[in-house]
Amino acid sequence: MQGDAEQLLREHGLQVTAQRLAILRAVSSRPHGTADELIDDVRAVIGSISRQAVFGTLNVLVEKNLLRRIQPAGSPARYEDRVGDNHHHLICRSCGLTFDIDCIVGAAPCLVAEEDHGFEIDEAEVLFWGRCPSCKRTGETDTPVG
Amino acid sequence: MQGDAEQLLREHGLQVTAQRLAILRAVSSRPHGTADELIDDVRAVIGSISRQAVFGTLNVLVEKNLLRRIQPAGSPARYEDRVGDNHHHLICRSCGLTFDIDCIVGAAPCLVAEEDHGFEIDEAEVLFWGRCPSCKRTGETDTPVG
DNA sequence: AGCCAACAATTGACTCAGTCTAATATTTTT
DNA sequence: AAAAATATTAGACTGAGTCAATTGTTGGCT
Ligand SMILES: [Mn+2]
Ligand SMILES: [Mn+2]
Ligand SMILES: [Zn+2]
Ligand SMILES: [Zn+2]
Repeated sequence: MQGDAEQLLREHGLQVTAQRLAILRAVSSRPHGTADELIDDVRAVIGSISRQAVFGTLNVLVEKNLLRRIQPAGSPARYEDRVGDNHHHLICRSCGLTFDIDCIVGAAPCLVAEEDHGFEIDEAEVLFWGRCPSCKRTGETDTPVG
Repeated sequence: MQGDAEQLLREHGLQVTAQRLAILRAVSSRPHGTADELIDDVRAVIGSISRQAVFGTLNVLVEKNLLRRIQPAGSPARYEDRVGDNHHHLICRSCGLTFDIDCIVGAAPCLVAEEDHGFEIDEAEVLFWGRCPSCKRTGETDTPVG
């Protein structure tokens, strides 16, 4: 999802703005970052941006499938530019540290439910929960950080 | 998790109150209900209860493992009294309708990540996402309801 | 039965993450 | 360069939940 971000935006019928470019770059250099983390990153680069511009842009980019949003329990939403595959996530219950886990199957839905209750299932989302090496060491308690 | 709720509370070192009993019964008769739904249910039965009492009780019951909390993206937390197994969930993207999906393996974590990054993984949470029969029919758009 | 300490419920303010709206500014088309 | 389309901003607002102080209830112990 790197390369010509400008191109990418245009291809999806979006206007090219400094804010959007900066947001794309921020997501790319901080995978699984929260909106607030990304706001800080973007401000460090382009000086200033409104909260709403960031939320709005993240929304439109997710909608256009240029970004993916994950919403793990106890955390604000996180964003990544690794889209179009069906990877999963490994999350530390204490500090929220998040890793990508490659899907063994590849395509979604990568697991089948025994009983589908008539649903049209399009995804099997898998979240591996645990404790990261550093939180294990320090005996950190369960207070996931945003 | 039915039977003598009073007993159950005592066994876990919790005082028995009308509120707690009513909340337990409400969760049991509305699996995967949200806090606000449960508040309504409880009020219909015992007349009145504070929001805080419900949130507080749900918290302590989850902590003591008498209830389980699930937090699907785009929905407030949901509660159920089916604990101690490792079942999964099937959720409608449009209306939030939620079903239990039995785990094929049984014990958690029921899936192994290819790379564990040194984590101590205790759970593999699986959420099957899709569209329920009724939302399929009416072509409902993706606006999960609380 | 009555007392008391521990525990629970209520109230109301507050937080966090995010949305809505109207006004302004920037991009893109013509 | 002007107009139309789209994006950004500021600020009020919402939903879901928490925090802290006060009041009320429960249950163990004389
Ligand atoms: Mn990822
Ligand atoms: Mn369930
Ligand atoms: Zn950690
Ligand atoms: Zn549905």
